[in-house]
Amino acid sequence: MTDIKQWHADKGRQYRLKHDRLLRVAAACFNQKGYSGTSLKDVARQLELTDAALYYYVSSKEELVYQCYRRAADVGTRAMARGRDEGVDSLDKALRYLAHHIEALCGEDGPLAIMSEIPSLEPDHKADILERSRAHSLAFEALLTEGISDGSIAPCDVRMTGNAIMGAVNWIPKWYRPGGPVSAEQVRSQFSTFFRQALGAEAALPQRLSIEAAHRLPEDPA
Amino acid sequence: MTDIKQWHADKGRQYRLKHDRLLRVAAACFNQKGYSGTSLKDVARQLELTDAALYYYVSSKEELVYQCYRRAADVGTRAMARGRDEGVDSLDKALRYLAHHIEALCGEDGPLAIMSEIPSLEPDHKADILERSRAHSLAFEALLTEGISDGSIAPCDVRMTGNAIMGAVNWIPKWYRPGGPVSAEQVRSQFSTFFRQALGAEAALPQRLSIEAAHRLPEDPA
DNA sequence: GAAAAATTCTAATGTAGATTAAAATAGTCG
DNA sequence: CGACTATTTTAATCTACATTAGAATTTTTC
Repeated sequence: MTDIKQWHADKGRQYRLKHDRLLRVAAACFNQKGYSGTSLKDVARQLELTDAALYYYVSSKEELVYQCYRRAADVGTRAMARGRDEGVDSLDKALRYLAHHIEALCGEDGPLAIMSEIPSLEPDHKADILERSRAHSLAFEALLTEGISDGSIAPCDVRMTGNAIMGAVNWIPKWYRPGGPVSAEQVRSQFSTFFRQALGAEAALPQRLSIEAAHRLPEDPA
Repeated sequence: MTDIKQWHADKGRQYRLKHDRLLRVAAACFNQKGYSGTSLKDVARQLELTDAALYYYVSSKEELVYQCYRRAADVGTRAMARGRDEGVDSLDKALRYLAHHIEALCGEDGPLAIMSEIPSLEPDHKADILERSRAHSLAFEALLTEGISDGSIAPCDVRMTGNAIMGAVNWIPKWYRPGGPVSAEQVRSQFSTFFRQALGAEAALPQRLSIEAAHRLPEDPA
């Protein structure tokens, strides 16, 4: 009995691992070669498979894209949850969320697909992704609103400010290359100070006093 | 002689106007329906033409994309030039540049295509676009460096700060819709205050004192 | 009004690349 | 080993566009 379960679990594990790898490789391809520029054969080659083999994991190229996007959305949501959990005030929560999200974009979890082809998703998939995106944006705007209330964030148009910041983050995969001239660590720390200055009600000036502080991560112990 | 020149000019004018319209319509399609989601027939339909007719203006879909991107790059460059001309200190130049760029993205000139498919451009075209993008980024970073020197901009990592800001701007077409809930004017003014707070060495706090000021444009007379 | 140029259309053609069917291989377990 | 499942391959097929050729139409000019 336990054996059988074990067997199923292992089976599933193998499958899930390969499936996950597929999504990562596909995301990398889409980001690097563009959507129209990547054929299933390209993705398959990197997995040392045949294009046809991909259909064991995915029913169509459209679904592959959808799952890549969904994975990206999930990672963002997770980063948001962690930020909320760990932060003390709202500004801190927001900054931690952003740091986590950037870490995910640039780090091991990555690459996450840039959502350039949402419009050509199937209606159901498109609706799902759009809903997740919207929820995510709203969550971030809520954080900003809270921050304005508790005084940690300077008053601003939360909608536009949210758009600006999410844009800055979502654009990262456009220029960031793992192993490139700038490290993930640099991105995270510099973006953190940028966002702190952009959002902070008071912290901006004190923060600028210390170069050290600028290189310290939000979640690092003091 | 003047007649002949006039004739040629008019000829060229008509052609150029339609060609320009083609680029605008195509950019709108690419942004709204995604690259793979827009066929030449789609573009043609909005121009009340047949798909085949587009080949009178463009030699291929690839070239259409290239020209859309090139046009977007040119608009950015022009905005940069205007910003440099009009601004008093470097921060002012940067903010004016950004305002002009946003105006172009959201206003009459727009829509400008989001460059999601650079990788699938022909080598020559790709190189050209990448070079323009790089030059543009460098110009903006130079502005930041100058601003740090003259004291109008708070010290920062110009590379990362540039990436963040350009990302925020480049992402605008993702969510902005002409005639939608938020006006171009709102985008411009709110982004301006956001960027001022993010970049400004001293101006951030004074700026926040007045709601009025937040809604005033950089180039508006005091 | 007719010649010439510019612009658009109709009707094929071509092809890359997604998708499928069925067979082959590899892995698991009693 | 031998049945059974999971995974991958080979070899077609299928189709949505992009693209082209040539004719038709509109516009310009004298």
